[in-house]
Amino acid sequence: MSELTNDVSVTGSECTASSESLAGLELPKNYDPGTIEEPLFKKWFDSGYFSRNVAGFADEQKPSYTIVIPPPNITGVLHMGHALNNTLQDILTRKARMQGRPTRWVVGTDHAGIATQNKVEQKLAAEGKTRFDVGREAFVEACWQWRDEYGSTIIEQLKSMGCSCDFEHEKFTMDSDYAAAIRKVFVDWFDNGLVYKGHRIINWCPRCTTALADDEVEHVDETGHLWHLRYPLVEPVGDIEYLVVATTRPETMLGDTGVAVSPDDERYSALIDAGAQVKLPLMDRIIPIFTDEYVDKEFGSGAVKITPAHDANDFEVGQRHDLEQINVFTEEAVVNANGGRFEGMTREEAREAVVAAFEELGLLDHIEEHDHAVGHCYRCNTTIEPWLSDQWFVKMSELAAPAIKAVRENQVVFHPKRWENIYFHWMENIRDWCISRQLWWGHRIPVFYCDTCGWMGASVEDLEVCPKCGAAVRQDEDVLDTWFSSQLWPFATQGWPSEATWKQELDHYYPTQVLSTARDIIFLWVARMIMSSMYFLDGKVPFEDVIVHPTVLDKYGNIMSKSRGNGVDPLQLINTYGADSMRFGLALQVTGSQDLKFDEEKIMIMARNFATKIWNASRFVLMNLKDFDASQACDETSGKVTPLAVTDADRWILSRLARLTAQLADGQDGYDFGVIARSLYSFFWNEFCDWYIEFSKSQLNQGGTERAAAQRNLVFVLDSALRMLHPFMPFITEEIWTRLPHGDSRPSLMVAEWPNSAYFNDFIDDQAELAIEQLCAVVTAVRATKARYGISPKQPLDVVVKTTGDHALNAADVLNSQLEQLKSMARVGNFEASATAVKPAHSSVTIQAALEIYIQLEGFVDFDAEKARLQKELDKKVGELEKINKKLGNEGFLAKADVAIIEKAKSDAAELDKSIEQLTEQLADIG
RNA sequence: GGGCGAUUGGCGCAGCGGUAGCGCAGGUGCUUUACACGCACAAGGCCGGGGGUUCAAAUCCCUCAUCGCCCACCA
Repeated sequence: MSELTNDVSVTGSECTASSESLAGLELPKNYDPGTIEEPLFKKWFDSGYFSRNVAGFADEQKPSYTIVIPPPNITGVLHMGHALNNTLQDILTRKARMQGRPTRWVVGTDHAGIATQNKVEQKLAAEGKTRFDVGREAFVEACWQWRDEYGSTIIEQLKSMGCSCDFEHEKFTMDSDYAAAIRKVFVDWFDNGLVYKGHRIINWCPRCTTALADDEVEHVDETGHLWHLRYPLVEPVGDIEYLVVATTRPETMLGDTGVAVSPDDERYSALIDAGAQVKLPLMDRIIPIFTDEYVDKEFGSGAVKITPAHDANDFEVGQRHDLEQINVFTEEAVVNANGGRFEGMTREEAREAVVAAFEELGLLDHIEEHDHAVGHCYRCNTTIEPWLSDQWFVKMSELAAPAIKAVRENQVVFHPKRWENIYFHWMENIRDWCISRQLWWGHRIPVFYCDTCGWMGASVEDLEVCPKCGAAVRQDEDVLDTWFSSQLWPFATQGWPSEATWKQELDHYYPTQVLSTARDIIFLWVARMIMSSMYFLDGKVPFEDVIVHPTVLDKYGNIMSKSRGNGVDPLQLINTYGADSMRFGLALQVTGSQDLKFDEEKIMIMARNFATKIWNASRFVLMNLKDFDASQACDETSGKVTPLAVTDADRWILSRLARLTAQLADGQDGYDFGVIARSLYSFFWNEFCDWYIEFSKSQLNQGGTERAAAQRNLVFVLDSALRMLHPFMPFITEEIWTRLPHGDSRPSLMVAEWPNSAYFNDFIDDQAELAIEQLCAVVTAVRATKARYGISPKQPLDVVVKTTGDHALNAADVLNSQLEQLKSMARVGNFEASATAVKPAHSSVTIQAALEIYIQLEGFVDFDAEKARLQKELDKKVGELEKINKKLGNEGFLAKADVAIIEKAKSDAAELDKSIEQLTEQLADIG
């Protein structure tokens, strides 16, 4: 049974749309998104359509469909990336919902540790205070207040886009149940040795005064300098009194505890053999010279100063050679007491001062320019300081292995597929993840210390006293990386780890179907979700598909950013063009390979014009239904209006519609949003509006069955098109659909059924498609001829068509039966089509596949011009024929090409032959 | 230093093995049973350069060029 007739509607099976509801037929002249969108959203929300059971319309027998939103930061405001990403998710969600699947788009926000803390600190700073002035407890309280005040901004903005998220069950990464999930994860990993504490060099942001993970550092190429500094030897070796080290960061020399050279660098072998030592200038520290494989003798001077406390490589070298680690900076990157007379200077001041001091001592060898990548904080852009400190880490290699396998085995599939390589590369070279942050806003690390007996442990519950000795314990001061909590998003939002809820939820609704995201968080977020999900949920992946959507760039191809000031505000677009247009315009640009250059002028105008087109086509349909009685035009059981094919035009549009539904059927359309949007656009505009609506005008005029059929088909095709357009343009389609007498008892298009391609399959009609193609060819030929000779479009012209194809007789019959259409669409006067027609005198000729169209032009035309045109046409055809004949003369082609291709070439050649013959004849005739 | 992507009419993009499509802009003509945010009709392209594979290449391979992204511990 087709979907159209197996209505599970709640209101029974009577025909519900009748002439009574015609009051709703009048549409205002212009589409005004501003007045329509908000009330419709409220209606959807109040009706409960956003919940998983979709107010009772979901079919529990069908597979569920779940998407989790990438939780926006509570500090976030909607930008173009969100607009695009959430458009895509909503398209998928709405389609699944219309297909009757229990559908849930999980929504919520991320507490965004650093970002939020920065905002609140800025607010305090405006009052002249720091977080230390107010203290930890009050500061965290202020963060909560900030969240209550501003945290839902972006959620409200999603609503104005029309996103059909499950807003009633909004989650937050600091909710108490979410916190429980985090504790469980941490404690489990701690107890299993996957979480450990390490004294290491980490990326330190001296402005945020916290550690950052490797992927939170953004490297920017900068032109800096390479300072070549002379380090005097304690005792000269031969006539060598000093060696030169090259550094980009001279200020760190204050913490140098060694100098390394390459083991096979002969320049320094004498020094190594002699066991020479350096007397570190300014600090007067005696430090060793040694060899290490790490050193590249080609670079700089071939000698590297080693500062174990301020460079990740030097740290490792230092460990190999057992060097002292001297930290010379405070957490704000100011020189500390270990920096001698430089104490109290900032990094920048210290650099200048150290270089000046070397120069004064005659120890500055030379300076050269040097390009290198410098790390910056991804939140505040401050230059990162590699800094030695105690931090918590997650051991990644064990977690990564199954997650790599899952993608290799297509349990998770990336779209486009090539992103998997990026994923593999990162996962296979994964490094341990620094998860502690020296912040106050976030999930505090659940590790407790007993200073009395030295016990340390992680605990799901807060501890007051030491489980070992009973003394008071203190909790770790640090909080967890925000991404530590985000990695749990797909399951912690759905009840995990509370056995009572997650067992039933997740057994049914997990894994989720799709994750749609920007590419820049594939590592930070996507990979970690896969790893944690597989670890905690018995190897289950969190989602089956990952869509990596294009990056939205400005019209010149630059990344949109605050500093460039080239961002576009989606809310502004919604105000100007409507949410539907913004959504459609963005979806239209999604192609899978290219980033999205957003040119408002080009994209939005196209989409807005399309929305207007939909509106006006619908106005036309509704205007012509005054005498339409849906109850006489519907399926008896479902009450829905069904089509009625009387003319070729009717059969044609239904056939075209059927092809569209087949293209959009499950599994066919994939995630090619741009392709789908374009198909919908061209069907609606170029087929339904440009031709069928025009055909319908004459049918409507004729009355009787033809009129009735046109009405039914207009309603049916529009109804079907609205269903397929709805996921892209939810508001305008809903507004029109609720006024259209389609007979469907569902209260909203949002919960109406998706057109089932199996039902439409019967409408496919090759004959009708061919017939209309020929009819259109005649119409176009007449219009073109009039335009060419400046004849008014209103001037009727007599037309004779000779049909020349295999189905000549039938084609002639078909054309003759379309006289009304020809009169209405092309202002044809007398008309005759036959296989034996002869060319009337003084007429223009248009050769179309299997048709010779003669248009009587006596008294209208300068025949010299027509002659020239025919000659041009003839030359073109001759050229084409030459090409094809060359192909057909090629033995390789005949031997190896597909039969169908060869047949096509042959028939093309035959047609061209005939055309050339005709054209030559016509030319002779005119001459 | 590696990897990836892009290069198609003036502009923004589709197409990805069988003789180039869309939208915008520009041209000509239109108050035609909705729509000028419209209708009709034309015009506009050796598909970045060079090589190769193939009967056949915008489409596959190699190479170069330009632009853009990502990754990388060279001081």
